[in-house]
Amino acid sequence: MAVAMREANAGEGLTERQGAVLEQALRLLVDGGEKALTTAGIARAANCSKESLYKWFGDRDGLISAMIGFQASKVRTQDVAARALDAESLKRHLIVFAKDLLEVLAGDVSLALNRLAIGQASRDGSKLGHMLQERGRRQIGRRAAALLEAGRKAGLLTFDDADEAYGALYGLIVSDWHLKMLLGEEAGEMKKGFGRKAEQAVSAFLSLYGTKR
Amino acid sequence: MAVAMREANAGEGLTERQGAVLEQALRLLVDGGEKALTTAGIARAANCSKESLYKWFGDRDGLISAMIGFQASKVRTQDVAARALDAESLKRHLIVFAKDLLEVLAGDVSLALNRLAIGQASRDGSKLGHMLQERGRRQIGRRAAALLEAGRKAGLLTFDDADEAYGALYGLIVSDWHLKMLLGEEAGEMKKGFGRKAEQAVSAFLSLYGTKR
DNA sequence: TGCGAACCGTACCGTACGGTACTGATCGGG
DNA sequence: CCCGATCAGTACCGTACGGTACGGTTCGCA
Repeated sequence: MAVAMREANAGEGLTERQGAVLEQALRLLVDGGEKALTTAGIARAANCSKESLYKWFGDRDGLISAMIGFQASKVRTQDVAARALDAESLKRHLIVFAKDLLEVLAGDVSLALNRLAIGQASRDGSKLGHMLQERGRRQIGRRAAALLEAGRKAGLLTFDDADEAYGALYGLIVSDWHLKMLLGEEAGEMKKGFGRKAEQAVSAFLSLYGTKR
Repeated sequence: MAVAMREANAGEGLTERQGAVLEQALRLLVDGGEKALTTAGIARAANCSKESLYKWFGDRDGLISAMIGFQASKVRTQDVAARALDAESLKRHLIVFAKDLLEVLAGDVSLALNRLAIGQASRDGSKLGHMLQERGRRQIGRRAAALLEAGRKAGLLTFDDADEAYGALYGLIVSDWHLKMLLGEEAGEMKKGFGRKAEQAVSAFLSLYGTKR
């Protein structure tokens, strides 16, 4: 077999050619929605043949799964080593987290993939939904959990159930913005309100779960 | 013209026959997702002809719009006359609101219609999305706004921006449950946690926006 | 230089869907 | 008892998509 895969891309077993194809597929999806995500369209946009698509990804579902995996592999969440945490730096970290979360959720590709997975949730037994949840959500959830745990260890936060606290933080940050964007509300003008929104949410969260001073 | 419409159904200009057809269409959508929502399938399920479907609703989009309007017209939110509000009754009302909100969002038809609208958000300029927002969301939003305003008038709540307060309430109640359900997470086992979830959210909301005692 | 693998481009096939046209049955009013 | 309207059922048409097959080309390798 000599060299099974020539160039490993982003932790997946993908040729960089295949990565480029997935990139084009994501572009098509972002620009035109699921309707535009046809095998012929992808082949045309990526200058490859349909035959290659089926050889590499099996079928259309496999290709979509590969798209989700590919995109997830590109968005790596860096865990901020949260040592020497005081009230001020905790708040700063939380605000950064909130802004990042809003930015991620408002991203073109994220919205398009979520729309795709939601649209197929009834047909495929929510396979894509679970994949999106596992590969995307879990990552940022872990980052938040680490941050909250560090705050608790430092005596800055008090909570019994970490999941409950994270749920409150998430809800305060996101509210119904994500759904509105998924439904097609123009995300452009929303984005400029992210900073204020993030600070408000973190303030509220801290007055709920912060230790009194 | 004598009798233009024989029986007005739920405030829409719909024959009850047409309402029955929309009912069947909703059932198909709930059971099989968007893929199952074909004109031939609807005609078969409702024992009517495709020709009648096109005569009544124009085209497939018109039929889907009619489905949304039909469903929205069935879910009327009763405004609780919030007079004589004290701290206890406000909390009770808020908890009832929270439970209702979670129940509505977890409903079969609501999830199916939201999935449909989200899936088409990229194709149709989010026409369905806006419709869903206007006909569904706004209703329950107004109910919450009235409740919050009554609480403020009674000196039980303090906030400057009602929308901000409502956003916090909504986020605390819903968190990421709605998205998880849209993505296909099994809603059955979730529902039994709604009561506790609602009470926690309202408690948090009151400790944020309630007047100190 | 010759061979084989990978691959692009395209043509092709079966199917399924949106939308239209036609036929026959039912039913209310004159 | 007949007329016109409505509608169910079905056949039909054009299109578009998923998936497959084939000819021609490039490229690595012996």
